[in-house]
This record gives sequence, structure tokens and C-alpha cells, in this order.
Amino acid sequence: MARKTKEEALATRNLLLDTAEHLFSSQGVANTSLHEIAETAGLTRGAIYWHFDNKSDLLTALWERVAASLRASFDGEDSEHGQDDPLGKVRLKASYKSRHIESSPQIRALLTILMLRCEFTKETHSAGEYFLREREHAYACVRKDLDRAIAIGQLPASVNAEQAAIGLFGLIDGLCFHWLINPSRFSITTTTLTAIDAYLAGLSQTPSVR
Amino acid sequence: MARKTKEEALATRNLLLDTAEHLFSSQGVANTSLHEIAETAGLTRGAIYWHFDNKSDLLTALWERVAASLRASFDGEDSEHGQDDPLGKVRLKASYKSRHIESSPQIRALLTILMLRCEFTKETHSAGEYFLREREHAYACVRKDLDRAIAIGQLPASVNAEQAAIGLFGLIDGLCFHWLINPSRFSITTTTLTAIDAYLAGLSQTPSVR
DNA sequence: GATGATACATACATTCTTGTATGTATGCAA
DNA sequence: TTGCATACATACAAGAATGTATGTATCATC
Repeated sequence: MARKTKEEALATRNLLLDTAEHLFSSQGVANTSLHEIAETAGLTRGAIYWHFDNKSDLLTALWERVAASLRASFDGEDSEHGQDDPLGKVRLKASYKSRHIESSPQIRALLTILMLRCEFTKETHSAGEYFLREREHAYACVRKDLDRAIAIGQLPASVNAEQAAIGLFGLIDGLCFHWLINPSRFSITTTTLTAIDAYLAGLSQTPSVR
Repeated sequence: MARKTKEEALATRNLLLDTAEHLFSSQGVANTSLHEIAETAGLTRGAIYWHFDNKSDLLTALWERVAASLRASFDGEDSEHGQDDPLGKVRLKASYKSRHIESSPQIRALLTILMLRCEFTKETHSAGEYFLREREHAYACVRKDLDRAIAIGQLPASVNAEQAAIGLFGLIDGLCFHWLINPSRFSITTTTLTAIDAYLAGLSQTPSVR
């Protein structure tokens, strides 16, 4: 086989991405060789090295494939219908995000890779960096919403916004982590929502000391 | 150099464990070779293969070194002073665990390895299994406490114990995860306590629908 | 329809890592 | 004090993975 048309080349590229995503998420990044990816895809390493620089670059490409979608799912509803309801906004964001993770196998696979199947070393450096940066962005959003909630009285002024944001963030992340380990155990969408509701309710009730 | 006394041999073994713990937690398990561990410890791979079967066995030994301590920190206070206060018990347990994680570099390093620096593949299989089993145990404890809390009216009967336990567990885990990524950002002990208080307060307030 | 760039496959060299086999000096027991 | 097991170090073999260099058929362009 030799040169394909542009569409065919793009198809092989996507096939490689799909194959890598599947193998990475099921066996781990370091434990998957480029040879295995190529062979599983019915190709050779030549194809991989044509489309990507190395394993790290391949992983980065996996990230870039879903990054836009992930970001959109989180702050897509940032400026909804004019109402000033930061707490509701946070709730909605978390809901959208969970639903997205639960419904998109691609996002689920990538999160599995980044949270459970890679080591954040040189090999995974750039993708890991992007992931951490995305988390920073998400945290900043949550933090801003909580600040606003305190400002307009949705939360008591005694609430420590930073502590509360870290807790909320940890809650969302922890449920995601737990769900990725054992997806059949519960629905991340509904559980995240109920848990967040409880947490926010607790925040507005107890004037969390200090 | 040749044969040492038993104490010296034990010291060597511990040196290897310490070195491996440090390298694993800072560079990742797959990214650290046995040669590097031996060299860093001022020894050779011969020493490693004398004390351990392979890398996987070494990792398992790392787990076993702190497993008892970890377990004790979690359900050590299971039967305290007779009082029937399951919610307070959960609070205390989480508090002890966080404090333990924050104060013991060894436990922190091992959790870093298991949550951030390994891939849960064959190489890390047995240690990973132990870790997951430990999590299962912790979850079961939390679940039991929440059941009891509902039974004695500390929480409204409308609370879904399983959902609530998963949420609480996710909260603890998520904060731990977040803290391991960025330990300088906050104190896991105080933040976990305030977050759990908010969550539990919310649980007892809202009769979480469905 | 000749030509160059494309989209890979193949071949090669090198490095890294593991596992094992063997060497060896010494502590300890009889 | 002899003898054996211990606690490693050293040496060796083999495979796996990577990166690169090269081959090659075909698409697109003129």
C-alpha cells in the first residue's frame, strides 16, 4: 500500500488515535508500545511516526481531540439567561460536565487515561500540563462563582470562599475519580448532583467557623 | 563487600525501600528502572533481586510497609467511648486519616505513587489490588456509619445512604487527590474537616429527594 | 504523462531494561 | 577451624522499544 487520498490519510490518523485511546485507557500509557498500537490498528509504526512525533505527541493529540469539547461542556453555559444565580450556575456546570463524561466514551477514555493510567512523567508531560491547566481553569470558575454567591448573599459571608471552592472541586473530582475506577457502581450524573446539593446546602446553613 | 549481619541486611532492605519510594513518587513507577534505584542507593541490582523478586514485588513491599499504619489511622477509633455518634465517628475518622497523611511523609509518598504515579497494570497489580481493597473497606465503614446515623435519627430517613456514602467518600478522596497534586495549596486536614462538616450538615438538612 | 510530494512499510542500529547465572567475601554455627 | 549459607556484586544473554533511514507505490499537479 502506498499513498492514500487526504481523506484516507485522515481516517488512518483517526484510527490510530482511536486505537491508542483504547489501549492507553485499558492497559496504561507506559505499558503500551507504539508497535502494539500500530499492530492493533492493522498498520505499522511507520504510520504512527508519519502522523505523530512520538508517544508523547500522540497522547497530546488525544487530548487536543477532546479538549474543546471538554471545555465547552464546562463553561458553555456561563452566561445563560441573565439571572444572577451563581450557585445554580455551579450546579448546572457540574451537571453538564458529569453528563458529558458519562455519555461520551471518548471523554471517559481520556479522563481514565489521565487520572488512572498515566504517570505524569516526561512521556505524558504536555498532555498532563494541559490537563492540570484545565483543572486550574475549572477551579477558578468555581471560585469566582462562590465569591459571587457570597457577594449577593446566596451564601453567608462567614463562608471561606477558597476553602469552600476547594471542597466543592474535590467533591466533583473525587466522584469522577471514583466513578472512573468503577463506572458500573453508580451514575456519576445523579450522584454528583445530589452530593453537590447537599454540600451547597450545608455551606449556606452552617456559618463554617474560621 | 560481602555478607553483612542481619541488622545490616535489614538496613539495606529499608534503604532500598526508601530509595524506591522516593524515586517512584517523584518520577513514576514505570519510569524508574531497578538500575536507577540501586545506583541511587549506592548498591547494585543484585541487592534488589536478593531482597525482592522484581519491581512489582518491591512496590508491594512498599505497600505492606505502611498498610498497617494506614488501616490503623482509619478505623483505630472505631469503638471509642461508648457513645453512639456515627456522624461524629465518620468526622473523626476522616480527620485522623487526613492528619496522618499530612504528617507522615511515607504515607504521603505511597499515596502519591498509587494515585498519581502508577498505571494499575500488571507491574503494579498486587499493590493496586491491595489499595483498591483498602478503599473498599473504608467505603464499607463509611456506609455502615451512615446507615447507623439514619437508623438512630441523626440523618433524616429520606437520605439515600448509598448515594450519601459515595458522595462522602468521593469528597474525602477528591480532596486527597487534589492535595497530593498540590500539597502547598491547602491543609488537607482542616479543609477536609470543614468540607465534611458542610456536606453532613447539608445531608441532615435537605431531605435529599429520591 | 512526467514529476514531485505524500502516506505509509520495511529495515537497521541503538539503547534500555529485565532476568538469571555466577562469583565471592564474610558472618555464624558446629 | 572448617563449612555452609548469606548478602550482595558482577557478568551475561535476550528481548523490547525507540528513532531513523530508506524504500516504494500512488495521488495530485503541471
